[in-house]
Amino acid sequence: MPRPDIQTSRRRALVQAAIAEIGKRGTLDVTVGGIARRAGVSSALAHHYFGSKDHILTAAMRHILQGLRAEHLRRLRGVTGPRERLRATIAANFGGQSFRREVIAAWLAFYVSAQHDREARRLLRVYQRRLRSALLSDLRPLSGDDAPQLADTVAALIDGFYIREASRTGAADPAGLAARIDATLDTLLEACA
Amino acid sequence: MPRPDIQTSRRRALVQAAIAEIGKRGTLDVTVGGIARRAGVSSALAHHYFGSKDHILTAAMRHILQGLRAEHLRRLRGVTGPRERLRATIAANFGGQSFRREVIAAWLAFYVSAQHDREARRLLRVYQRRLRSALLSDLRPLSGDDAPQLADTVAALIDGFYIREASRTGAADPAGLAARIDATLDTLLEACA
DNA sequence: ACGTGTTGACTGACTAGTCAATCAACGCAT
DNA sequence: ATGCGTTGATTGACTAGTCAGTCAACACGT
Repeated sequence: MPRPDIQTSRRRALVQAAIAEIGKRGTLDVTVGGIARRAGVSSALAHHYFGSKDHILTAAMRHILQGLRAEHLRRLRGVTGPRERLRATIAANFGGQSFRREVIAAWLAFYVSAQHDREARRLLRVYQRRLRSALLSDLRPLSGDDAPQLADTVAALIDGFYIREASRTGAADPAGLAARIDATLDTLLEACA
Repeated sequence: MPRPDIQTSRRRALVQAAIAEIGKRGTLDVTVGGIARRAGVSSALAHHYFGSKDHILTAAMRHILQGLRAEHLRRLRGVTGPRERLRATIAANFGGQSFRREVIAAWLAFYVSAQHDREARRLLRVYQRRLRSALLSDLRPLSGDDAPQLADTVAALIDGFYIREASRTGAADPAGLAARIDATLDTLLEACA
């Protein structure tokens, strides 16, 4: 008989432990043993649930992506008009759980493994496509033919501020970064009109 | 009798092998043995010259940074006027040897290790400060008080397009990316005036 | 003979993944 | 309710392999 409550709670604990471990020890030094220890179980159990180290890390990234998506939908709720929706899309990347130190470290690790791991690359594509299409659909009514280029620019700004945050020390100001992108977008949109 | 010619040629070969190895195998799977094999020497020799794996990788990054700086100075030569200099600064990041696949992979690895390795972090800071000050000094005469924010935005765009390139497949268009940033900067500068 | 350059062989540490064996919960027949 | 069998959860011990770094010895020009 499967005990789904235990299964999901263990999986969840291991995934969160994996993210924390990436944040603390750095991608290169993450071990299955370390993740399992942090989750309070044996390394054998981690293998029992996930099969391999890669699967754990992929699951961690999937979890982060789900959180980002949830944050996006939450901020979109009740918002009307393309400009407001764009604001929400940008803000989603810098709010909630998405901009914590360890999550940013996981993103970096994600980009690294996407260079050689198929599943990681697939996941990354999903995120990029989702962001791009969200930006595009709201940029088109505002900027017409310039929408694709603007979408690329905004996406690059988001990723750029993300990666720069990874090398910072001290406290971040996520809301400020979102506001900066927003102001830049304002200027670029005015120039289009 | 020391033979500095051999020393430097070995060091150079090992550093280039390290960059190639990062590009091919991905950061996580880079080994001293692999680097040494690619350079045509034994792993013991790599340790003889660099002392440790970290030192090899740091040296590789220092080499990339030097190349970027050289490219920057080259493009600055004979250029006058802040706007032209800004164009050169941006273009330097997307031209020459700086935008090859393996170099971008090395940048990613660099950002990763900067999170926990002091020397890597120090090097990254040097690059960031250098870029920021180059941008600032040319932006100030064009945009006055908005210069700091514009500098951050341009820097984020550069890093953003870099990291997005890392997850791409197929051929890149570095000149196109530089032109895109340049056009964006044009718009932002007009709005300042 | 001397010293620099170079290596193969070795080690100690560590890791992912496996496996047989225990443990704990639940269904079910009585 | 009680005992039993089944099944999932969990682990410690183990395997097999890898890697960074060391060291004593060799090559060879001077």
